[in-house]
Amino acid sequence: MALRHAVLAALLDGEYSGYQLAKAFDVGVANFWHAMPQQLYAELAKLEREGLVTGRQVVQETRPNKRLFRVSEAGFAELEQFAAAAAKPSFIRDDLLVKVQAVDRTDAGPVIEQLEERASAAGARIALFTDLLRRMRGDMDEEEFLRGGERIGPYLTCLRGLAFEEGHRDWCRHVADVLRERRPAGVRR
Amino acid sequence: MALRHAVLAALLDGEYSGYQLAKAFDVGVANFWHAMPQQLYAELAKLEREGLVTGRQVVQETRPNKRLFRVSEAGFAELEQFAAAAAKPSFIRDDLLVKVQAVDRTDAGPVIEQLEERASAAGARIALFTDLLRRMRGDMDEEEFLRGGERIGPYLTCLRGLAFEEGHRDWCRHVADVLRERRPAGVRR
DNA sequence: TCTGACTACTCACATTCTTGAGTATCATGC
DNA sequence: GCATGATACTCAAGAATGTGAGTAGTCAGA
Repeated sequence: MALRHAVLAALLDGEYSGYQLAKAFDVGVANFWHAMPQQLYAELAKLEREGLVTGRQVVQETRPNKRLFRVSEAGFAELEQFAAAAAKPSFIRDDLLVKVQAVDRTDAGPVIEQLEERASAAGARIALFTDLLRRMRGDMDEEEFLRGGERIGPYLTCLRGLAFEEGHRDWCRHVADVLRERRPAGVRR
Repeated sequence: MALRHAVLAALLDGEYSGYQLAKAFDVGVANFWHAMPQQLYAELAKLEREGLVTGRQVVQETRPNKRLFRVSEAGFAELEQFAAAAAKPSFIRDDLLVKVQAVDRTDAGPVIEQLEERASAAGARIALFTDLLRRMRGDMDEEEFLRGGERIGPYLTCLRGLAFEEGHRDWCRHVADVLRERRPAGVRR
């Protein structure tokens, strides 16, 4: 029962179709949850059956029809309850960290490559988030926006996403450097 | 097939029983993977059936007997292959972030409390990791250890864990401050 | 005119993770 | 002398997640 609240939280900013939601889950929402489209469609159907969201059909001419969803009163109540309940602790779960843990006993070459890929992927997300944050706060500066802005939830989670990606990028670079320096000069691949 | 590699990586440092492994997964190993004891016992059994680890019975007098496991040759080969394969991207998944995303539409009180709990839990882990790192590098300084140390994998993942917890703690504190300042002076709980 | 990408969604299966309960012995402290 | 907690592990059921394939129309560019 965790994806359901992520979906409700994502739907707070307006109506979305399953498809649009899937897009959102690829960018901003990925800061706090990640899911594949199929999961989202299934969850939306479930939420609708339980009355936590309401959907309406939108007929389109040049494109397939779509269904837009919004959070219902019951949905808001559910979110309220969720926010008040104790949160489970969060954990990192990352293949790449497992590889680094074992790197003393495996070939470091491919791991170094993956660290570099990760670092540059993190860099791309950093640029994206920086931009997103700028757009969210408009012409205010950050302090002013956080004091008086209307919708600061997404801004705050995006800040965490940004910091996470920065930490991740820096760590990846550092580890790649360390591993490269430890390899005997002749060893490549 | 992800827990299996985390278990193999955790077993690199010596022989462990399922019970000991569960302990390890509560502290250091939690930097890169998290699992409950039952999962570990199940995974160890599976790894043994497939020949990736070998177990041996240790008879104890004052305590229940235990089975200690070590990584087999086939296990090392499996890890090698895993390290060379492409890593999946990693994602944050955190209840508390979902709550913050929705905080404009819910009562901020309980969320602030949870943020503070998290911040102090993160503080405890920071102390633990700082200490762990110190013990791992012994009397060397960090740079020296990373250049010449024998087993730097766990050190590097612990560095990531430390940075993650620091980022998490700072973010929790900052968000709690922001939310507290936005609440009308009279509103408590 | 064909190719590939985008919109929009569905079905089915497999794996993984979580939850809750249970067994049994020993050591520690009140 | 009794409760608590540590060691050491098992079983079962269900919820959550991930994987892979498929449908079907539109649009832009080579």
